[in-house]
Amino acid sequence: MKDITRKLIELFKKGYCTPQIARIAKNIKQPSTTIHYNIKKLEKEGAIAAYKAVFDYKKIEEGFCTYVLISLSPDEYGNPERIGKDLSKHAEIESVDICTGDWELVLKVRVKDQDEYYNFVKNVISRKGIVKIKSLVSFKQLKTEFVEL
Amino acid sequence: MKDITRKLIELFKKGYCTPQIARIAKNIKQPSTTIHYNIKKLEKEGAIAAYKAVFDYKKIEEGFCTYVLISLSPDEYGNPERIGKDLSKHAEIESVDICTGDWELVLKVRVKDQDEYYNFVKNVISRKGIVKIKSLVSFKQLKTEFVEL
DNA sequence: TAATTTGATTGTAGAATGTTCAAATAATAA
DNA sequence: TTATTATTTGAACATTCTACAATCAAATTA
Repeated sequence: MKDITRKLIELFKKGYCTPQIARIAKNIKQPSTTIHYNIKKLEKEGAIAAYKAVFDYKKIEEGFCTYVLISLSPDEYGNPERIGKDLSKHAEIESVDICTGDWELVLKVRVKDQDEYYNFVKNVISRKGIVKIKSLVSFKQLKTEFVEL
Repeated sequence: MKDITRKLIELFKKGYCTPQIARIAKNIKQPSTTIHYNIKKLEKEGAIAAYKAVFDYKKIEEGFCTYVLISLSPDEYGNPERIGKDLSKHAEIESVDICTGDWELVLKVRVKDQDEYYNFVKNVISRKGIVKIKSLVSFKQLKTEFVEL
């Protein structure tokens, strides 16, 4: 048996989907060619970054979700992008924001469970330049990526 | 001129997309019927909540992004779901999480600018049951919804 | 105002893609 | 082992997408 499921999830996380032009056309009662034209325009303008899937993360072994607030050391303070871009490469991280206030970086992280999260903090987050971390652990997700669960 | 763009954005925020089976089939070198079968299985299991678009939010008038940390009053403390579910209905809110620790609710909010955010806080967030709010304003987004920008 | 240019909408038709079905194969349980 | 269930696959069919050209609308210029 081939484990296609895992590959599908990886692909769907970032893309490999496409608009349903015919269904949109029915919904807003316009010819599909008109819909097509307007979608291509949005894409050309760069307004659309990707078409992707949203998961019920509990069902794909990523049920443990946290917000990680990060405070940078004075020498990294002026350049949060370096660390931020590096963190962005990690598959466990859903989002990376450079913020104002007490916390320079805000991450949203998804892993399987507490054990995996411990390893994630140890291996990925703990590094030179990061002086303070606060984790807000999500008990329950009511809405994600604009999709109500 | 019909403002189809706005309607498209609303539809794409929550769905109206679909997997690209043929492209996936090429990518992982399997027959498209096998891909089709495995996707339907994931959908039946409820592992996939939606197929949707990710935007460059600056280009669709939603460039002002914040994380809102909310602390509930003692009488609402035991029932964060009520307020959480109610907040989930608002289109400006990307995600709602019920969390541990100092803050019972964590929101991710997207609006056009600071003025709109002020109105949002005034009209949506400020309500009975919410006693403390902290906003972390995103200067720059490096990654959203698993998509690097 | 009229002429011109540019952008948006739409129908047609062919290409590409998704989906159903049945058969074959593999995994699991009895 | 045999029976049962789950997965893979190809062929045929159905649906959808998309390139193209024509039309229409809006904005610009003369």
